Amino acid sequence: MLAATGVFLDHGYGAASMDAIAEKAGVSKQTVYSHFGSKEALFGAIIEDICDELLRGQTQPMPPLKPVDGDDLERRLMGMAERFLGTVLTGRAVALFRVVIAESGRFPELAESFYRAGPTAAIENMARLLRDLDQAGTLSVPDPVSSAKLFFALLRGDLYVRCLLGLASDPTPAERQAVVNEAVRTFIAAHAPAIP
Amino acid sequence: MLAATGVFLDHGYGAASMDAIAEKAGVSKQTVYSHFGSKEALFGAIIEDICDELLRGQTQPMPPLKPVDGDDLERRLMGMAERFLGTVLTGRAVALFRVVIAESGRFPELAESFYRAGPTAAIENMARLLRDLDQAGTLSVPDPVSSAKLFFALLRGDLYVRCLLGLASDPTPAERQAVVNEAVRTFIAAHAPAIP
DNA sequence: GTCTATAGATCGATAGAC
DNA sequence: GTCTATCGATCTATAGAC
Repeated sequence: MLAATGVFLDHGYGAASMDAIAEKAGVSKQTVYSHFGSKEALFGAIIEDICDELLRGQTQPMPPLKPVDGDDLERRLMGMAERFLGTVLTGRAVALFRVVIAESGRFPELAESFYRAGPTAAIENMARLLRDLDQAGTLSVPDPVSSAKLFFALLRGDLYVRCLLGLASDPTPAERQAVVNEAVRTFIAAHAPAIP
Repeated sequence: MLAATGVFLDHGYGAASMDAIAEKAGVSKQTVYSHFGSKEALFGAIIEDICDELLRGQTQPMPPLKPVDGDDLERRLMGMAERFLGTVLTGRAVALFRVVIAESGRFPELAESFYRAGPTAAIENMARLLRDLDQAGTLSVPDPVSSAKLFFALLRGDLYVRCLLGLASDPTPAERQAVVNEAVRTFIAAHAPAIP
């Protein structure tokens, strides 16, 4: 299972052969078929597994920063941003996204479950935080879901595109931090509460 | 060549067979090999061709809106945004991006030339506009290239992700407009010039 | 359950007639 | 140049011995 994960993520569905998977797992090909039935079933199980693994850390609530105002607001948003990028810019997450995109035609239901487990969950979680910040008057967020989507869009910038294209891999914390800073600054500027 | 384009965009490199390409082109397989030599060469030629086709409209300068201030600024940015999304959310552009991402491991030089012809060119073009707006005092843009990247990141939001995953296809002008409006509003808020 | 061996289909690429 | 026919490799999946 771990071997299959590596082969699928490295080569994609089509180029990953059951022979290569069996060899890397140190077992026979027939054993793989006994366990998973078919290549499609194995692929589906693998993808769902990595989704769970990667997105487990994204949905658990952040440690609360008690009073949220001024610098604390910035720190809070930066914390969310860092956690997101810390997962999403990983070689593993990039490879997963690549494969899911590439095979979305052949496995539409897989793309759908990926979207639900990943982006949707992250958006809803972020929207909850934004709703709280809006009610506290710290930010002005009339549409939390829409603003949450915007928040993540700001983080999926040029660095992310270059990672998807294989032109950058495993960015340094400094590179990530630069993206985080600009995104948070922009987000706050666009959601500053009206001066009373 | 046109037939090959469709097959490669629809199925990706691996799943596109030379038999299918030859059949769709209405010629024999040998004829395809006579013209292009190998599958890799044909693929490379195809991809470069679609890149040129899609990105031709992105780099040509926008029709100038003479005095840029107030609503004109908004219109100008919205024009850039609409042109970008009008191309990038197309089924054809999405399919191209999908294939380039999927095969970036096997064809790294193709991913690089795609990035240069596409994102880089668009960023540089946008950065030029932002530099002008900054010098005119209409916007405050200390780092035009960085802000240009941010501008496009705002446009590659949730709708774009859903298109990449095949969960949305060929969004309506209304859907695009909503993205444009929010992106431009956010961008302007984050680059408002200091009140003198 | 796990192995070896192989069936059956398809792939990229080529040979050779016309 | 364009065709048909085919080679050799590789793929998924299965059969059958242990």
